[in-house]
Amino acid sequence: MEERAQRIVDTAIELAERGGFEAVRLRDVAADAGVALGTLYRRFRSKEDLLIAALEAETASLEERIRARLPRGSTALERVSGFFEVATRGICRRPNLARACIRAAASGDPELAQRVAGFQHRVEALVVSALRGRPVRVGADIDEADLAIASTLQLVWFASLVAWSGELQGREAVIDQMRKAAAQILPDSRSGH
Amino acid sequence: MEERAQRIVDTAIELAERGGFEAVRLRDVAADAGVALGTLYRRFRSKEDLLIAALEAETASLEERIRARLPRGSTALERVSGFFEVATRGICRRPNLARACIRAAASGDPELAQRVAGFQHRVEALVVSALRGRPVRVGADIDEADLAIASTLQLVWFASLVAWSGELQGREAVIDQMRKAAAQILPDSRSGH
DNA sequence: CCCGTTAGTGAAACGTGTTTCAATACCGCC
DNA sequence: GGCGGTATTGAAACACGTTTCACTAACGGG
Repeated sequence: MEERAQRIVDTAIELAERGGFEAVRLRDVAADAGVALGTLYRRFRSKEDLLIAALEAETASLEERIRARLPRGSTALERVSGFFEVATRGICRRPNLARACIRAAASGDPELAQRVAGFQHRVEALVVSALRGRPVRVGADIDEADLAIASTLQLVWFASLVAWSGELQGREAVIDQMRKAAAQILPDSRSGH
Repeated sequence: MEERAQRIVDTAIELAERGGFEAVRLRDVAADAGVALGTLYRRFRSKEDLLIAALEAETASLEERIRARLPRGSTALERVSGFFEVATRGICRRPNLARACIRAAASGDPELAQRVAGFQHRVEALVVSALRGRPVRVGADIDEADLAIASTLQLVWFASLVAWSGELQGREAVIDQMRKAAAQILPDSRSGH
C-alpha cells in the first residue's frame, strides 16, 4: 500500500480508537491525513471499505503477536481456548476500534465480502494451528475435519464479538463462550495431538 | 402495538422486501404509511429500531409456523438439522427483507441489544425444542447443557446468515454449515432423547 | 524541455438519517 | 362546550456519506 493510503488508514484507526464508528467522519479522516476527500474516495470505495482495511492492518499485527508465541497446553482444548482468550483480549483492548471494524465486517456489503472472508480464513488458520500445536499457514492443505472445527469456532467467535460490540455481553463472556464451544466441539480423542 | 405503529412496520417490511436496507427510506416509509416523519420517529428511535421491529414481527410468524409442525426425526441431530433447514429456508425466502433485518441486528447498537437478545433466545428455545423433540417455551427452565448447545448453534447460525447476507455463501451453504455444526456438537448419546 | 496522462485538490452539491419547531388536531375531563 | 395536555403534522434545518467537476500538480516518454 502506498504511503498515502497507509496514512489514511492510520488516521482512520486513530479516530476509531477514540470514538468508534461514528467518530470516523470521512471529512475528518481526509483532513487529518492531509489529503482531499476525493483522494480518500479514490483509494477506498466507502467507509466500510476503509474500516475493513483497518481491520486487515490490525489483524496482521495481532496475528504476528499470536504466531510469535502459540498458546501452550497439552490438549487441543487448552490450546484452542488459550488462543481465543488471547485473541479476544487483544481485540477488546481497544474497544472502540474493534466495534468499528466489527460493524464494518458485519455490514453485509457484497463488495467487501471477499476481504472479510480473508479475515475469517486467517482466524481459521490460527485455530488449526492451536488445534495441532504447531503453526499452519493460511491456504495450506488442511485436514477437512480440522477445517470444519475451525470454521465453526470462528463463526461462534464472530457472532460472540458482535454481541460484545452491542454491549450484550462483556469480554469475559466472549472468552467463556469460546471455551464452552471448544469443549463441545473438540473430540476428546484429539487431546494429545 | 397500536395500529399506527403496526402500519409503519408493515410498510417498512414491504419496502425492505422490495429493495433491501437502502430501499427503506424513512421519508418513504412515513409517506406510504400515511404519517409524518416526526410520528415515525416518536415510535422508533432509528432505522435500525424500525427494522428490528420488523424482525420481531417476522420472527413471530415464522416461529408460529415452525412450532405448528416441529421437525420430525428419530435423533436429535436429525431434528436440529431439520429445524435449521426449515428456518433458513423460511428466512431466505425473502432475501432483501432478511438482509435488511440482519444488518440491523448486526449493527451493534447497544440501544437495541436487548431486543436482539430476545430474538436469539427465541431461536435457542426452538433449538432446544428440536433437541428434545417436544416444544419448549421461551424462558422455561432449560437444562444447562441443552442451553449451552442451543446457544452455540444459534451463534453459528447468526454468523452464517451474516455471511449469506454478504453473498459470501448461498442458502444451501448455510444449511450445510448448520448440519455440520450440529453433528460436531451433539453428543451421540443424546440421539434418542 | 514539452506534452499528454494520471493523481490530487477544493469546493460544491446531493441523498438520506435525524432533529427541531411552531402550528394544529385530538381527547379526556370539568 | 371549554380547557389543558399530548400527539401529529409539515416543513425546514443539520450532519455526514458520497458524488461530481473544473482546475492544478506531478510525472514519464518523446
